[in-house]
Amino acid sequence: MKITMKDIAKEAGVSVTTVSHVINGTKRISEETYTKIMSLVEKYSYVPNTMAQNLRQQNSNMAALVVSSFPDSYITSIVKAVGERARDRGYHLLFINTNENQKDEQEAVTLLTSRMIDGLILSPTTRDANYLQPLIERKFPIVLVNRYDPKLIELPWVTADDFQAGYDGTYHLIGHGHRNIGIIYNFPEVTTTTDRLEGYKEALKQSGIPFREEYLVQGYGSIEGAALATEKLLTAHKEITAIFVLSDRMTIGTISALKNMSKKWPNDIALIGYGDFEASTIIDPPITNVSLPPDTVGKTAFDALLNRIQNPNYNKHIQLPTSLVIRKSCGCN
Amino acid sequence: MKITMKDIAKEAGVSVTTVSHVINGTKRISEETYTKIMSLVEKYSYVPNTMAQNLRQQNSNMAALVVSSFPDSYITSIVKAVGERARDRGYHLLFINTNENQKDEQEAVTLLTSRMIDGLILSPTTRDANYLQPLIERKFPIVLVNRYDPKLIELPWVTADDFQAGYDGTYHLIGHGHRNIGIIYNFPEVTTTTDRLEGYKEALKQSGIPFREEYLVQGYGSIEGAALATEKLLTAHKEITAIFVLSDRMTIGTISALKNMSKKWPNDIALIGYGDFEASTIIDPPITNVSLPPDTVGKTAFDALLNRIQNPNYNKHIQLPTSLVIRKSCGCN
DNA sequence: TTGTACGCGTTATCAC
DNA sequence: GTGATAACGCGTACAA
Repeated sequence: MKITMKDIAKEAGVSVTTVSHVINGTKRISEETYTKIMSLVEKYSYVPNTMAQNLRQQNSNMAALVVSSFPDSYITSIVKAVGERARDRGYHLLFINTNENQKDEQEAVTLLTSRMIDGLILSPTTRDANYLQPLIERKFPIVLVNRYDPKLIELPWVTADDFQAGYDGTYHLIGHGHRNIGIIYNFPEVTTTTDRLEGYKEALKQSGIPFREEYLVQGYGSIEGAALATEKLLTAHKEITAIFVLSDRMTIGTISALKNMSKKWPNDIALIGYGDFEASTIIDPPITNVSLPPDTVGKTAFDALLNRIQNPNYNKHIQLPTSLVIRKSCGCN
Repeated sequence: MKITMKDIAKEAGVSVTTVSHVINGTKRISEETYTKIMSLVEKYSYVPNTMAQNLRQQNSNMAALVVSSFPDSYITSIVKAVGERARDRGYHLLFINTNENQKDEQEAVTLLTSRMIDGLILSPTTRDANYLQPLIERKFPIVLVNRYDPKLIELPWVTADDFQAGYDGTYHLIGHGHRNIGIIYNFPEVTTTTDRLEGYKEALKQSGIPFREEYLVQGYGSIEGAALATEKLLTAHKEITAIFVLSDRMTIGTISALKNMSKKWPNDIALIGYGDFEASTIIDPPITNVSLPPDTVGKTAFDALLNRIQNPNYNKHIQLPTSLVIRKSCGCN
């Protein structure tokens, strides 16, 4: 049985208006009716219908986060950070995972943006995000996180400085004397891949090392994919002495492949990962990572969304600086 | 600018009723008006207001998952599995994380259950879940997952057979000759702890080993907490030769502590974890786990919720059997 | 201090 | 085939 204000009002012998005022504290009400109503609210544990409230008030105090590359531990941390920030700011956060599936993503976004939420943080899937155009025109508040789409310049975004990340990791490996450096990436069309690859190329170029397309292998963001990719890479190119792996889960896959092939890191193959999965430190030798605290990403992203909600013209493109967390897998000690 | 059916209707020179029928295909409409309306829908990329629809139809085809121990990798996998199952069943799934914070959890549940969703899957926090009583009385569909609350017998739940899990892990260690077995648990009041401890005690008892309260240490579900707990445990009780760690993240902490103390596993300390974090296999030596595929948990939980939605009297208490994934940290090889 | 009346955007019923 | 009209549950200007 669904209790509504009408029911409360009837039983209390007052109008719905009065009930509404009591519940929202929006006007002075006599002590007597106040307690009468509150006791009924208690008795039936009445809770206002959120849908009706939102419909009436034209906002919901809810934001949403739609992410496609879940559950990567790095993304998971971002999800957590965004959630906490949202709570601190008085928002409820809904989270939807779309498994790199363009269709699911579109459905989720459509559902959420049909007046259900006040704003959206989106980590888009690999393919084109043109379906966002109508939302952009409608000025629906959206912020891209982690990945961005250069075609959607009208949207603010918060990402890592992936160019720098690619450059730093590569540069560090070159510093250890490596000249044949393999890359395991997840998907070719996302900026977390393309930008880091640009950085990789730049670092090579500055050191006079020729770029070789064959050193780039797709790991599909999964453990198995990366393991396969690593094996393929090392079998085909025995001259490779270092690998830069662009995500946490893939790093696990690469390590697993190295173990299978009885290769030691960093001596046989030097290793740098991207991200910061919790097991990094207890793997032996521990893994050096290019990293950006997911906390920072999440908080910044939510704040950007708030800005966009309050000001439809807010359109900053934020690239947060990454840093190298040096452990041992790169050859340092 | 928010476009509504009224706007479309006005510009098309028809009534809202007609627009509604066109959009929902709920009646025959003349070719002419049909195309006229559809082109306007296209032009303004009109999308119906979900809130209004839900308000009117009294259901939403949305379910929610509220979880408190995020981001544990095991929970993360459950989250993913529930999401996939929901999608397969034609539901949208909202996810909210509450960080073991009772107040946040209650707020989230209240928000969601105030007519926004059709059903809820909940992994409750440690403290009492009495605030659920009103929802239970109202027959709001709720299923508990991972953890349950023995006082809430009226709710269905889907968990691991935690007693068996505790028994199996302990029994296996005893089989390797260990008699002084430490336990790192996350929180004392949850069934994932209490039930496993019961299993632990039973295994000890059957082997004639006295139970010692001092061997139980709280790790707070975190890496740091478990590291501290492990150090404390091993310093205070040098006779301990094996540790059973009850969650993925804490296993990482325990390993980190062992490394700090220069203890080797399984030789100095045998190790069994609970869960199945992805790095288990690449840690050296790899970690033996008591485990239950999170996929199974997630899918079962969502199906249970569907049952509960369709039949308010559905009230199965499902305990899924766990299994021992033997690697090397326990002493096997 | 309390109540009346209307509207938020939709869908369902029933007429024409 | 199309259109009034009411209703979903709530908030609020306005009146009493």
